Amino acid sequence: MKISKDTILRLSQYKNITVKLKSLGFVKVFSDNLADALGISSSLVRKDFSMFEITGNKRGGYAVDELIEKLNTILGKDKVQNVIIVGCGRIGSALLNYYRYPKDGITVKAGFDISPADVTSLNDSNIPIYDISELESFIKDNNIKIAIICVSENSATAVTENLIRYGIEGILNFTPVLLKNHADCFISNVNIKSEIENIFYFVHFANQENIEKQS
Amino acid sequence: MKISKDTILRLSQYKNITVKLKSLGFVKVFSDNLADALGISSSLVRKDFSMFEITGNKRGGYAVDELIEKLNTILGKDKVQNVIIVGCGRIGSALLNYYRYPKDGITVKAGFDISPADVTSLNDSNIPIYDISELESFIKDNNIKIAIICVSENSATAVTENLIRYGIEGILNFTPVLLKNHADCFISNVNIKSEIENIFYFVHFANQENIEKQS
DNA sequence: TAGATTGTTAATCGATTAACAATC
DNA sequence: TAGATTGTTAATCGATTAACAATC
Repeated sequence: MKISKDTILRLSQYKNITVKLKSLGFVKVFSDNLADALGISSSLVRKDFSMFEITGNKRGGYAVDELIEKLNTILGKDKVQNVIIVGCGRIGSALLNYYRYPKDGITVKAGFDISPADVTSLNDSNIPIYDISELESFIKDNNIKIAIICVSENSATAVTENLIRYGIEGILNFTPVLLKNHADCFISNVNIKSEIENIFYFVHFANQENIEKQS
Repeated sequence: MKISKDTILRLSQYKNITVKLKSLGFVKVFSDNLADALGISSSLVRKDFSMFEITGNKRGGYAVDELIEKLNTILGKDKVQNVIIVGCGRIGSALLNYYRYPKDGITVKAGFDISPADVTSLNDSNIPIYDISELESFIKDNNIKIAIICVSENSATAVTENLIRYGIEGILNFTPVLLKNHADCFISNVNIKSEIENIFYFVHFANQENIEKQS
């Protein structure tokens, strides 16, 4: 069974929407409902579910409570997820502050920076920011597996190599450098500059043609 | 000619890499070089280029200077791109500060918030933050076409509808709400929570199986 | 010239959708 | 029961790659 990133991103959306429906008092949800919300076909919703052995009732759809629970388990939300943020400049600090209390099942244990003194003023949380030299011992002592990196373009590759060497198995990369997946580490790239350029393109050429695909 | 978001994101990466190669003194670049950097086939690089009529030399690859220029034109970097940031909480302010001076061809003209007084302390730039009530006149007076939204989940849909009504044609959405493309407005979603959940999934299940696809 | 690389076509691969039997 | 929705298979669609003639 091969699962793509797109599939997991959809599961996350199914969960978000189902949680919202629950708050609206829904007890069951149909594949058609979720399909409409995501702008995809109901076949895909059912196919996604069947890959994870999420089953429904032939006429009653999927039970909201059960669906949320199963999706949470798949997405690892049933356990506490400890992460660290490496690079606490503007973007890193924003994430640090956004997650200053555990939220959405995500706990930020620490931030790291080459110059903690310089970024401390951006830190509005109680989460400590340590010097990057403490990265290795912290990761090993606290058994950290996931890191979010927001360092400068220049240091992105070196920092990533170190993180992998120290045992990090998953990285969310906010630097402008495209990092490729590594045998021991799953990496996902969020390139804000490219996303903005993408908008520029489609706004400019919207008149003459197309428009396709969202993310 | 149908161009997908993925294609444009690749063009943006081609440009980043080529700029780096130029700084290293490269004068020409081969499709194989770019393919390696992105982890794709050289056929795809050449196909992407041919869709935009970017041509090379049968033995000399692509001229670096010319390639950068053409990619910049396609990505709209030849003109000044004015954007606004709607919602200046932690993420919005981080972007505001990150782009406090025009950078990468992106100029942030203003921020907007329901409560400018509350977020002013986060604003480290000279970019003004206005009350959200001034959104319509500002967009129209300044002919703004692109907005980055970082508002709360609750207001995301309403804010988006207003932006489209005021004439915004492209939105980069950092809220957790999945916004669907609109006939008059291209929308790209960056869902940080989903991205983190995606990492969780692949780290957990890395042992048992797969690992596939990056973004 | 021989060798290398482009530009493009055909083949492959994977993701999505349509369709429908099963069944609640 | 009749009607509606799931679960799954086959069909379709689109994106990527392989292959190779053209040619610098």
